[in-house]
Amino acid sequence: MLNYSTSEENYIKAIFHLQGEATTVTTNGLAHELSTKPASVTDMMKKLKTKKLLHYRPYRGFHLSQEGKKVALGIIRRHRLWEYFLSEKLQFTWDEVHEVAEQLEHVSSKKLIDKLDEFLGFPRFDPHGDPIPDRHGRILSSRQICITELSLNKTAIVCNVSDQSSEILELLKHKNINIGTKLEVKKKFDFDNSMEISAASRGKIRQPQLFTISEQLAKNIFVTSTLTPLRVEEGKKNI
Amino acid sequence: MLNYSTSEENYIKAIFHLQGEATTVTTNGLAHELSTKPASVTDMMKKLKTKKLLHYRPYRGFHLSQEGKKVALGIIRRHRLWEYFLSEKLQFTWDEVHEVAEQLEHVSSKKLIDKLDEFLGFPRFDPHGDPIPDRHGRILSSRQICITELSLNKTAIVCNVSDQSSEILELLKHKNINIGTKLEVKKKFDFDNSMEISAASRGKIRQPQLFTISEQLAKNIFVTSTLTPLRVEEGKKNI
DNA sequence: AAATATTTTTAGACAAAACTAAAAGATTGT
DNA sequence: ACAATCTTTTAGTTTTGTCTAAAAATATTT
Ligand SMILES: [Mn+2]
Ligand SMILES: [Mn+2]
Ligand SMILES: [Mn+2]
Ligand SMILES: [Mn+2]
Repeated sequence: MLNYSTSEENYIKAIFHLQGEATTVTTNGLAHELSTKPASVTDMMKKLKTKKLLHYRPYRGFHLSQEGKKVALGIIRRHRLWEYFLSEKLQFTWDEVHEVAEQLEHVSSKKLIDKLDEFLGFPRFDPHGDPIPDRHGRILSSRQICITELSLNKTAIVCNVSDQSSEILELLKHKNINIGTKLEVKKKFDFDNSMEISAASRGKIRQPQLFTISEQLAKNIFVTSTLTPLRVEEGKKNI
Repeated sequence: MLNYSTSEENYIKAIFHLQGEATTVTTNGLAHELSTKPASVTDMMKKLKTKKLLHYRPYRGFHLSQEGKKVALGIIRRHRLWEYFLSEKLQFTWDEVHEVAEQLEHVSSKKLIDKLDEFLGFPRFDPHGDPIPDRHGRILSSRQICITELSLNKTAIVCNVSDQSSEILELLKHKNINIGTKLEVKKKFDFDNSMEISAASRGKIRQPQLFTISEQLAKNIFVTSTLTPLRVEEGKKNI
C-alpha cells in the first residue's frame, strides 16, 4: 500500500464519512466538512482520481473506489486505535482524544499500528463507541440508532455520542449516562420532543433512575439494541 | 511555546546535534547532516533567525539561541520518549525505533508527551542509552566515552551504540553485548587497533567472557563509567 | 422554455519548502 | 598581495496545497 500526504488522507477520510452506502458526495459538501473552499476540493479530486482512489465525473460528484475505501479504513483504524490508547492508557477524557488522534493518524507505519493494536488487546470500539477496523480493514457495524428513533420500553445500550463537546460531556456525567449505559425510553412528549428515560450505569447494581432528556440532547445519543448481533459492514470483499 | 513545522523542527534538532558546547555550525555541515542543499539551509536560517531561534550572521555560521535550545530539547524529549515506548511497550527492536520516532516526534501536544512520560514511568534513557530530557528540558549527561578511550581494566557500562544498523545489532547480539552490559578492556593491539574485552551481560550471573573487538566495532561502542555520577548538562538556566 | 439561482470548475496568485545555476564573500597558497 | 579555491548567498524555478474571482455547467423558478 502506497503512502499518502496528510492532506490527501484528510480528504479521503472525509469522503468516507460523508458517503453512506453508495451515495455520491458533492464538492460543496466536502468543502464544508473540511472547512476549505470548493476550488480546493476540485483540485484534490482531480489528483485522487488519477491515483484511482475515487470515481469522479466533473459536475457529477464523486465517491471512493474500492481501493479508496481500503485506504480510508486504514486511516480510521489508526485514528480510533490512537483514541483508545489516549483514553485507556494515558487517561485522556472523552473529548480530548480526537484532536490529538487527528495528528497521530497520519504517522504511517503498518508495524506500529499492528503492534499498538496487539498492545491494546485488539479493542473493537473507540472511546466514542465507534468500531475499530481490524488489520484487514474489516469493521463491525453496531447498527446504531438515535434514541429519538428507539421504540418505547425497548432496552438499548449507549454506544455513541455524536457531539463531543465538553458541555455535553458535563451534562451526561451529571445524568450518569456513559458509553455502555443500559437505558429504555419510557415516555415521549410531543410538545417539545423531550423524553423520559430510565438508565442504569454499566456495572453498578443500582435501581435504574428516571431522567428527562431534551430534544437537543436526545439527537446526540446513539444506542445499539442489546439483541442485534454485530455484523461485518465494510471491506466485505477483502475477508 | 509556539508550534513549528516538521521541517523547522528537523533543522532545529540537527543544529542542536551538530553544535557541541558553544561551537558555531556551518551551512555545508547542516546541509550534509540533513541531506539537503546549502541553498535550502540559507533560506531556513533566515526564517529561524526572524523567529529568534538562532543567532546567524551571513557567511559566519549560526548557533541556537537559548529559546532555540529549549525547542530542540522538547523535540528530543518527544523523540526519545517515543523510542522508549516503541521498544518497551510495542517490542520494537533497537534499530527499528528511530525511523518511526522520527515521525512521532512532530506530533505537538504537551499533554500527550507529559502523560506518555508518566505512563512509561519517567524513563531517563532511550533504547540507545541517550538521556531523555524531562518536562522542563533538563537532561542528564552520562559522560559517555568511546571504549577506544577507556583505560585498561576499568569497569564500564555500555550505554550507547552510535551506528544503529541491523548489521551491528547482529554482531553485538552474537557477542552478547547490550546496553547495560558491564565490560573491561583487557588488551589493546596497536597493529590493527583491535582489542580484547571481558563482558558480562546485565542481570545474568555468569562468568565474564573474553571477546575480540575490531577497530570499526570499537569506534561505535560507548560506555559510561560505573563511578561517574550523573550531572545536569543542558537547560541549566531553566531549572 | 427562459430566466434566475446555485454549484462547480477554471484561471491566476500565493506561501512553504525544496532545487539548480550563477554571483558574491571568505580563505588559502604562493 | 592576489589569484585560485572553497563556501555561502542570491535569483529564479518547481511542487504541493491553498485561496479569490470569473466563467461554465447544472438546477430551480416562473
Ligand atoms: Mn475522533
Ligand atoms: Mn487528520
Ligand atoms: Mn533516534
Ligand atoms: Mn524528524
